[in-house]
Amino acid sequence: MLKDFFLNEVNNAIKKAVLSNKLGQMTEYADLNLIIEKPKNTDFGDFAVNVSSLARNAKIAPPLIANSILEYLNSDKYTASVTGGFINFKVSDLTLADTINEVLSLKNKYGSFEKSGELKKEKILLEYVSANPTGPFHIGHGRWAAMGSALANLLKFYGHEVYQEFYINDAGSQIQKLGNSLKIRILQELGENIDFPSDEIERKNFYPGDYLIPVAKKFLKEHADIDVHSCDIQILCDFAKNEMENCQRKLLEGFRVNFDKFYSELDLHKSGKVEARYKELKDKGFLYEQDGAIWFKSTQWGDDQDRVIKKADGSNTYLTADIAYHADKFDRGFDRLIDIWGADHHGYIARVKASLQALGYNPDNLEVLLGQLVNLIVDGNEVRMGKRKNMVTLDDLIEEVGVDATRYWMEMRNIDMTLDFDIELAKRSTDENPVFYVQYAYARVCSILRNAISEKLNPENGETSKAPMTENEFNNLINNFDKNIILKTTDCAKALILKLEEFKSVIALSAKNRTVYTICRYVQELAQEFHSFYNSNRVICDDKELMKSRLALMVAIKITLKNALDILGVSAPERM
RNA sequence: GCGUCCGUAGCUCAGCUGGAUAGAGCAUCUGCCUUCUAAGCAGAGGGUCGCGCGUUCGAAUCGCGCCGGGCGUACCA
Repeated sequence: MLKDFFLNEVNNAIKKAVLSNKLGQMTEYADLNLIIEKPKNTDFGDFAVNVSSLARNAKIAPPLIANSILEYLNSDKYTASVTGGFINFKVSDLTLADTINEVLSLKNKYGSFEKSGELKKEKILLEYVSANPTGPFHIGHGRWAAMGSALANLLKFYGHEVYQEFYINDAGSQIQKLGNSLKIRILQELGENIDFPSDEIERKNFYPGDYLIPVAKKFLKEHADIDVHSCDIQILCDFAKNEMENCQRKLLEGFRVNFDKFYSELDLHKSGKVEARYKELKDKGFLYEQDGAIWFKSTQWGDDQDRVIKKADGSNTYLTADIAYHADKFDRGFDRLIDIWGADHHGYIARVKASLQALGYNPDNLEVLLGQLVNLIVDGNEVRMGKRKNMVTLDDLIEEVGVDATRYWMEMRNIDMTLDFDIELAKRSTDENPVFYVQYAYARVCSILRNAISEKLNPENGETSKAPMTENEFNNLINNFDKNIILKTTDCAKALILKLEEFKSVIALSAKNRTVYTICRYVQELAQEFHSFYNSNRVICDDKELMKSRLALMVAIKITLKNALDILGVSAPERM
């Protein structure tokens, strides 16, 4: 990465200057933690390092320091200059040519650190969505689904090994509620005069949403022989649960979210792991009884209160299984666990980490990304969402808005921000939708590349003219790329090429910070640089060498845009 | 009350571990299609960075205290 390269250049130059006693009272080189930046005003240069912070040790003015360091900066990769306490670098054409060469040779691996020495490869388990199988996804789930899958793509692309998991909360009282709700819907289908309780508290034991009506119909069709009045309620529970799971999985697939495993809480219980972990905590003396319940001493590891792990009625809490689940993740050999949770679960972090520590695992290897929730905006007004009321489901949203726009909208904001999802806005396929702007750039690039090797039809006289270059010539240009070719267009494409180079830094930083929105920002910036270039420079032109130079640039843009869009899970259309 | 996230242009948001004149998109206004897709480009206007104090050569950024909003604060999941 050029950023690192220039930082390294400055640090080396400082060392040399210190050794030659050129930096005032500075007699030894310490790691100074200098910052490389991109000047807003490009007249200064393409990159800059502020060395003012050396003034304290050197006891001389920043400009003098900068000039002393400048003496040791010399390379054909750049020209360096000084203004004030800043050392400015202008990238040479040679360096720009290297970048294009790198993109063209690495192709779909451009931006990846897979083979880089900087990569500390980790085996990561990323868990997200993990919804109850009690109903369709709501819009909030869509945020975790989009962000989680994009984060997985990002971390994989960067070079980590990533395993994606969905934890199914298919054990516990909510499944009973689901079965009971299905029973009512079936009886309604049979014409009985029955309904969900009108009392609000009673009603909380049911899922009165319409979505169980088709499930009831399907049940009657497949199980005409079963008497719903007298049958084991478990049959209804299982049927409803399977239906819900299937519908969730189908949606995820269409939303380009691909889990490696759906981990069933029920299976976890059956495996005996939950009970085993309970025993382990008990044997270690971390449990105690109070008011008929069993409590876990989570305060011992920083939680603000102890937590019930077995209720007075003998059943487990949600936490009990979650402890076993997270311990099991580590036991399966993962170096790092990343969970995406809604901000409403924030109180859970301390207790889960406490339990991991109690069981002898390092809680720092569990990262919980807390996502703020999604507000749905309809007609300019916020719509409250409740699982039990009629709601806008993720299905509805995707159908109206499309997978690309829905994903992009979910991904483009920092996870710390409450997301206002304005349906009307996202539906518009106009300028207000940045995803079209980016896809349009891609389609335009593809169009140019097509035109470069296609013969052209003149609509006035019906004659066709020869293609600007043959397919062989084109392939030869790209596959046996001579970097000198690009020098022909570096002067007007400099900003664009530097933006392509920046992709590597963006990937590294995004992977480190676990952010996806930074990829969205980048892809918009790259598209903008391209559109700007496009409007003032023709790619296909009479100057053959210039055309080759620009075609190579177009291919580099195409590759980089595609790599970024693939991470986001947004399609890259060749035509629009 | 406590914990946590947020408060930057009319709107939606960037601003990386403090650094050159606080940025982008949308909206508003002005230009640009006989040549590769105008879903585009070029330009203009628009901000006491919620408020106050502190640390620093330097604060939107760090610390403390307020103000305003979201979420949480269960023997629910």
